[in-house]
Amino acid sequence: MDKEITAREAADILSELADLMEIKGDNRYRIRAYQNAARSLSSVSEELKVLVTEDRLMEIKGIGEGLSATIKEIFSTGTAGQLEELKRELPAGLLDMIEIPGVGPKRAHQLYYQLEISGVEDLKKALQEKKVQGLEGFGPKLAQNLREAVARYESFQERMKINEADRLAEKIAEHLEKKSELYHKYKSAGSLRRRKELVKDIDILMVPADPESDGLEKHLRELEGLHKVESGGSSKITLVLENGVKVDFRLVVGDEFPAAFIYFTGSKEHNVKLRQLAKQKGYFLNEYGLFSREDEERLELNQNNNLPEKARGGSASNSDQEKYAESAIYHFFGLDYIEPELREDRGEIEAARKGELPELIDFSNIRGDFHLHTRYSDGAFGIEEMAVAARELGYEYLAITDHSKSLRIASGLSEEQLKEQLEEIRKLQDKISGIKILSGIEVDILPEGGLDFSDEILEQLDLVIASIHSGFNQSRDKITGRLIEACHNPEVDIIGHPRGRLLGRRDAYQVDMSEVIEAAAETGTCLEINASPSRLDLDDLLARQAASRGVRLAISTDAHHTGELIDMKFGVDVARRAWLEKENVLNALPLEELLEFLA
DNA sequence: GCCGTTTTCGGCCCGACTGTTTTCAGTCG
Repeated sequence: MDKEITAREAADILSELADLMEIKGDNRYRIRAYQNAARSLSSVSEELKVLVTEDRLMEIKGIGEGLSATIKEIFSTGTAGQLEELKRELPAGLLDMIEIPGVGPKRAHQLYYQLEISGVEDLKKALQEKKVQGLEGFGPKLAQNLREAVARYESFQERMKINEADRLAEKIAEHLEKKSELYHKYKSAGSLRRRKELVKDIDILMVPADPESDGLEKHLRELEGLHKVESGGSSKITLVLENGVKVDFRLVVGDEFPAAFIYFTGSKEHNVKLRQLAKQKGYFLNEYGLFSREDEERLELNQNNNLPEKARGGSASNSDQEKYAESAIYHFFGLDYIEPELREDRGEIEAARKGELPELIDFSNIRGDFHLHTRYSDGAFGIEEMAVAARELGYEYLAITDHSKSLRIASGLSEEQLKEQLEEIRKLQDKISGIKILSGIEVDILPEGGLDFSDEILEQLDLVIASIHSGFNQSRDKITGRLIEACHNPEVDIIGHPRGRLLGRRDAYQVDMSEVIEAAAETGTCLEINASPSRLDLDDLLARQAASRGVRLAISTDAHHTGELIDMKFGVDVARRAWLEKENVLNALPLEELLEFLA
């Protein structure tokens, strides 16, 4: 189990290679081929090792002879000769530099070769010393914009967590509602609508009441927390907030809305695929509609006829009206309606063509929560309060899973305290109706392997989650081994937050998730999608990989407070992005079937 | 570099906006 390159890591290396090729000024279609290959590779569910040894890389779309060889090289050596060569030629700092809005590959190239600027720090200095202005194509305004962009980059490198983005979008919505006469409707789009775990900027699509009026822009200038209006045209307004977040407004007229909604929801890669399809059929697709290439006439799509079956089904996340609007366009291409969470060019277009899209799980399918804490360990409420709050969400069951004794920092339970808790649950169950309280534990996987409680203790409980809370710096082999061993313990039902990451604060520990997924599949152990917006662990890609190997996922909140039980919706977002159906999810089971499973 | 319900060679998505320019390149989504 030596450090082995996964498909995702190989994909990252190809992306880096593509970025450097772009700065170097390589052929743009060659660069695109590398980017396409990286994207396909990042979402394959098979192990890279298998694909390499069986020589099947070329079965992946976008990977031909050349890239197959490069990927094999990456697999066996950990890098590519081309990449090493480019790294010798171009300093690594240039990769950071193209992260700055306004600096792309061309300008990075120019800055490096003409002023020897090889990173963000150099750029900042050169801007201060006004050296940049002299370059061809660099005027005083661009220099000023770059100065501001560098300052923002330094203060705000992180993306927002999805709950933060939701809050911000709500704040903007409140501001808009104050002057509802300015627009007919608006919808948030972009990665927020696709429910990505981290969001860079807020995208809002709007049909203004009067496209000629500057009333909207004026109103937006009064938004609380606004830093400045970065750009404003007749169809786009971009705001920058004090916290560095950009808010893009896209303005369209009513009948442009469906095409604009697809365009502005993205992803970019998904849009590119759709436009390729349009082109093949003799049309072109842009944000204003679908047009014939011959006469450039806009195609009027009847939005209510001949919808594919799945588009008629209800969904909590999209109103039928919007769905119909977008559906007409998808249907024109012979595709079923594609939910926003799937629009990442990870095979959804091919599946939609074959009518093989998943029937995505929905919050209404969730019947309980398995992972929550009470005052027995580090939670803020008692068992009864958590149970009542869970019942209010319409759940059939919840499991009480406090920490085990080794986790002193979270006042983990001793064997005696666990027994007391069991007793309280029994008594409470007689008193409270309408929800089943399962007894459980989040038992620590100890640094040297093994669990914090004996099997004799664990077998008295309804449900056991095993999690790692210590030894994060151990080797990849060691941590992978601890998790695999936990899977093989018959008392363990679920592996909690399998990668141990805290978004923006702590990286995942080193672990070979492919091996853990295989162990989970073999032993019938579930893997958690931890719904806390700070974790969202497993992520969409790994959850999808796990489900494709037959592993059931448990979506749980890890709530320490009654108010956190609703975080479940963020976990469902991940599950939807992972293509999960309710059959893939443990807590979509009715109580009876769940108890059978646990037994 | 990849790919083919037109193609094994000649294509490879589309548009807005800014700042720099006198017609467009660069960047972004």
